[in-house]
Amino acid sequence: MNAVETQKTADFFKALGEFNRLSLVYNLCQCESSQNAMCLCDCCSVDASVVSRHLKTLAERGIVTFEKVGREKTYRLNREEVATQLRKLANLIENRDCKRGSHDD
Amino acid sequence: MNAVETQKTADFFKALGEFNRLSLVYNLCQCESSQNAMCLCDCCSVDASVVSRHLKTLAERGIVTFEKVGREKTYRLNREEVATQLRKLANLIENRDCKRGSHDD
DNA sequence: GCAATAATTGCATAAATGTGCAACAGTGCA
DNA sequence: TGCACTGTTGCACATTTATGCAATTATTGC
Repeated sequence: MNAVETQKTADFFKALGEFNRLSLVYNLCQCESSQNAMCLCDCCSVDASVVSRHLKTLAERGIVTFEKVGREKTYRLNREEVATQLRKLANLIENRDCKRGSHDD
Repeated sequence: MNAVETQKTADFFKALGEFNRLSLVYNLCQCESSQNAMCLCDCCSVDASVVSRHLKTLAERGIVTFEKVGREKTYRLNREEVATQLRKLANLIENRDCKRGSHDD
């Protein structure tokens, strides 16, 4: 696992590793369709500017995608990619192929 | 999803969301058996005290477990639990049951 | 054009976090 | 008993991060 890839994965997890951002993800998880940022503000009791920044972070990591509709910006959870990424690490962790012996690689 | 559970999950992701900690996880992932902390120091170029602290964090989140053997402390990746936790969120994210309509819940 | 709404950005700030160094504690061995 | 080794902790420090408020941009509707 090279450093760039590791950093990228770490950034992905870091994005999910904050209470309000994870709350946004959970919230979007329950939505069939896109939600605008104002609507998403309701799920965490912080300023709209904070939500805006968190959504930006999530978008940068590919966790959510957005679409501009008039003056609104609607977000939706990137279900497939997020699930795939999570399962990728789950498989890696359980993968018996990559294992080496102890103290003597 | 209640706040306590959300916070717990966020902490889990936060633990994985740091370069050196994730490097330790990847390193342990390749080990058939337990590794002591000194051995794990090799995989990231930081002070031993830093590795010690990172391992403590990972242990607190249940990502690794350790065993004291003499003056050494050997760590191993908690493969099953970590993989399970990751798949749990993957499934939640893809779960169609929990979905609601947009703007009108 | 003007007011209202949605969202972002600049700024300040407090808190959390990662890090290294030095000192320390615990253990094994000669 | 003294020394080497493994690991942790206290302290200081720099950086990052989360946050709120105020100002700004962009867009809609009157």
